[in-house]
Amino acid sequence: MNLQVGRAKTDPLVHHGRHFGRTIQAFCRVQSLVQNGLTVTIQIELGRTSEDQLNIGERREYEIYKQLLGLSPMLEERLCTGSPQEIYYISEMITKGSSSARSDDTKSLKSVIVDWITPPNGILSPPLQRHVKTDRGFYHPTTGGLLCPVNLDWGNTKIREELRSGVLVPSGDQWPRFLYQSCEYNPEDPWNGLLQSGLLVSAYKHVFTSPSSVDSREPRATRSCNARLHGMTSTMIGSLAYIATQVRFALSSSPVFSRTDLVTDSEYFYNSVVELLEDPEEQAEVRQLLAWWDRSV
DNA sequence: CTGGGTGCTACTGGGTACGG
DNA sequence: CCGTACCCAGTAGCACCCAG
Repeated sequence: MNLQVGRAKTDPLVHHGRHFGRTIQAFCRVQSLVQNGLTVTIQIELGRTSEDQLNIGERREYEIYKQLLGLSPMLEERLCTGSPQEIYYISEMITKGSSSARSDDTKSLKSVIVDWITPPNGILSPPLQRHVKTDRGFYHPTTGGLLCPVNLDWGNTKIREELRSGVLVPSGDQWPRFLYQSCEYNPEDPWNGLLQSGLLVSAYKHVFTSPSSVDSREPRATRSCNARLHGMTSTMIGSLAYIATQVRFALSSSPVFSRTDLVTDSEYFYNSVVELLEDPEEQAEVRQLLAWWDRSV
């Protein structure tokens, strides 16, 4: 008789899926990523193609696939020898992990972000409820200012009104002011302070080095943080884009996180950040940025 | 057009494992 | 043992479909 109480141990793939979504590719169709990855691998092994012959999109997808394989020691073998059902199951477990981590992060950032945007030793006016989002976004002077694209002037009443009423809907590639250190954007030097805001650092620490590591030098953590749990030693491009997307959503008034939602446009925003950080022409700046993050976290 | 059925996905509350 | 942070099961809520 099986006396085991409690639930069955969850598949470690779910655990890897959590890290995959947070640091490698947040909005991933794992099923097709894996299918295409396997196909390309076989084609390369047969000498029918090589990595250089893949187009930009295919090569990028293949890179992501290889990073996924790197997360779990036996994964590649399981995929190569597995039945279609097994492959389907594996993809499902990765997807499950990645979306459950995403929703956990969405949930906890939703309330703590209110603390972070409250002025030190001051109050937020009007106040915002920690678990209610309806009056965030462009309905609130603070969240509105943070979300307002850098090419628009939040101080302008007409602009403010148009953003609030939805006449003006910023797209995912118009960058909100909160991405910049101290919210200062310099059109002459667009890299200056980009992706270096305190808000981002707080959110990054919250997710990767534990919630209590955000405000105190002496973390009260009683468990290993996510970064340590997954052997993460340096800042990854995907993780920056992920955190920026989470913060952007937490500031918005949208109640439901959806990849396709036209107002929030999270997936497009995420991809725009990744695209910038992977742009070969920007690599010098990006290297500096990642080094800055490694020092700050 | 509309009411109910269906499938899907994200949110929530709570459980539990882990490190001290 | 305790407090914290990861993780999950269950369900609310949405979009879509289709018969009436």
